[in-house]
Amino acid sequence: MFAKVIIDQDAKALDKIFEYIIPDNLDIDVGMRVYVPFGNRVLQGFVVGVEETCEYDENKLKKIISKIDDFSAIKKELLALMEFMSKKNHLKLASILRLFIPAEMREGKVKELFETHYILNNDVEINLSKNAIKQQSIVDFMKNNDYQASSTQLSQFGYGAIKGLLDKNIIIKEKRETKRTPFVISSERKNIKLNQSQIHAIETMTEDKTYLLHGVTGSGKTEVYMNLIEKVLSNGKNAIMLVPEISLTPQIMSNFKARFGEAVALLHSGLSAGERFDEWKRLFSGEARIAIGARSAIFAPIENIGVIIIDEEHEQSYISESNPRFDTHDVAQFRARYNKCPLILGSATPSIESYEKAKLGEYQLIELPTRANGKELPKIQIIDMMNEIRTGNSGIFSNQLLADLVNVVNNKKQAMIFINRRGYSSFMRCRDCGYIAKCIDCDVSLVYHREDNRLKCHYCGKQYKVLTRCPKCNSENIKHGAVGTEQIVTKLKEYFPDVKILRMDNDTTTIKNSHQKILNEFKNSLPGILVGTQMIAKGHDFENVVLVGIVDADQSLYHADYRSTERTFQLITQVSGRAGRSENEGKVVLQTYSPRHYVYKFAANYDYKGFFRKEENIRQTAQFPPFTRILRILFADHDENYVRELLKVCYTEIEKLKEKYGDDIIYLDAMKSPIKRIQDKYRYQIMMRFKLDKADEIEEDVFNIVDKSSKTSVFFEVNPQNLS
DNA sequence: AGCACGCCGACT
DNA sequence: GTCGGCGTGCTC
Repeated sequence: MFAKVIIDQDAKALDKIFEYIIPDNLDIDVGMRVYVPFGNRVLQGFVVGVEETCEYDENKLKKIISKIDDFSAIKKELLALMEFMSKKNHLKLASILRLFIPAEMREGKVKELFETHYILNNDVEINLSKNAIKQQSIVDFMKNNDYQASSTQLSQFGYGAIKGLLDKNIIIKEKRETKRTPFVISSERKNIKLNQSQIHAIETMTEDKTYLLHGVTGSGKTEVYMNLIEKVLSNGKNAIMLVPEISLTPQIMSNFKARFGEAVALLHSGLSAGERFDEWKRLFSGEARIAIGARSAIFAPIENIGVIIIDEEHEQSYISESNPRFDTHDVAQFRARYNKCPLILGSATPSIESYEKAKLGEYQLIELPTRANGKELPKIQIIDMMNEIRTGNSGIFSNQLLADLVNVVNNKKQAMIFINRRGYSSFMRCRDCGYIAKCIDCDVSLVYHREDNRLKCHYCGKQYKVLTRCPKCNSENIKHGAVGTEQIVTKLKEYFPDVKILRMDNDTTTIKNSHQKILNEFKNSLPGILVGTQMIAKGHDFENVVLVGIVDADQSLYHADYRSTERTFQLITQVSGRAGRSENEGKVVLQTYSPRHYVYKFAANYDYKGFFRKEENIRQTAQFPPFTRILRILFADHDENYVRELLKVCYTEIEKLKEKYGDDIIYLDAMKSPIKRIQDKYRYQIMMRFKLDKADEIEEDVFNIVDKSSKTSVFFEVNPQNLS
């Protein structure tokens, strides 16, 4: 018998199937990891097929050396998924397979952690001498700890005391495989009465298709998910549920733990390598039946899936932006169809792409139109910052926001100040009339680049001189740059020297658990003000927050991205949801320099459908996704000359496709990547935009051209969101 | 990705 | 004469 093997190396030249002889004494199955001779080395490989024939010259075949595990680490479904992903996203096979197993299993690093454990012996009478204080405290400790303890827990009492108890047979030593079940604050299981729309949603979403669950913030989507999962479990099936960034949504986690206990396995980036491996194994063995986690949890090693849920489906984090690049939606879709189960995409602000699909009937739309507690959504007041400037207030805060903050402080309540900041780049804006510098061809905002003091379009690469005068009103007060969280905190401290003011952004949360620390501190501060970036937008429930201030909402609006309006709408909706979650009525003050932009009108009225119709219209006219497809082809290599040559060759070939496809190719250009060098690799890219009905065909041709020309890997990204 | 093979320059 | 530079090509 012959094994088809993929070598676990991330190189384009090795991205194919190698064949090996299966020795008679080895029982090799598909999905197993094996050691194979490769050249004069021994490498790890994945068996992706076992067949009676081989294609390569049989005399040159070598034998598999041994198995790494005695089970198939990769199950059949995931092998099929590998095929799918390699076609769809044009990824290397090995790099896909690596997504399917935890990092600790690679490189033969499989280690199961055994820890010495001690159990209190029930059969022996405990009769300690008065002097044995340490021993007595160990016994007390263990009585309070389910009659057992780990060696780490006991180490604080000193080994002498442990030894004493062991000798007297009062405690028993045991080697135990430690499952490092990640710690989750558990919460009480609440019995929540479901409303009519929730019941309808639960009863409807059972078929082998994709549902878009559109529910306003606070409409009780989580409760719907839990009921669906409960139903699936009782039918003997398993579930996957994805959340955008698990460390930011702790209470979702604790709710699930409270409801499903040990059946839940968590997979997310905050876990240590060991914890991740343990959770993976619990899923693999069937001990855990619900996989909950961020993007990577979609690769959970479970079979017989009864439902897949993507919560906050519009979130960017579902699209992998580093290699291998893929969209979680596609993977989820594949697994749902493979298991013939429902896929549920939930959001208060669905992505335009998804809502469009619902409109076309590809997804079934299910709505939760009201808040579960019957409360009104907080009022959103739009403040025209241009008007503030005209009336002599050129500060960060509008008079209205300041007045409201004073109110909050006087009433000993809490406020959140949200600043919309993405990345370091910024756009150029006239401080007098609000004009924003845009690209002539692309109608997206230009991004200021400090290195060469120029404005650049991230879509077509065109460069512009920095403006010194506003082309619209001729003012010289046209500047680039954005307000940061630090600046806001400093200003707030001037106004409210006695109030607790906390800051939360990327800079303040690099240390582990600092999130939780800041949030806890905020919880106990009355009055208190929390200043932060998108991080504070998600899922926190602070009952004393009565005011949300959005400073400079325009930041994401004019980001150089066709999705920036959509993102602004999503952010406003999400941030607004933080205010007035309990009896306290909430209010949102939204400051903008472009008060007449349509996004604010729709957002202030919580009118998603109105916004969708408008945005859909604009995308259609401007020929942007979901009505077209954007393809970014990224070339990166240490050798700059090589990349440039490669870019040139590919570009020339791709350009010829224009003859074949004509107007179906809307846009094509080659350029340096906005960030020219990353990890000492020079980056160049080709950007393409083409019509949807020919998209797959064009993509296929492009893949072939690039494959033929390049000896190193080239990365493809569909509808990229971050062009660095 | 590694590693061998191979064909040219300045060194014990 | 040989040590070693890194270009090219191969790995079932």
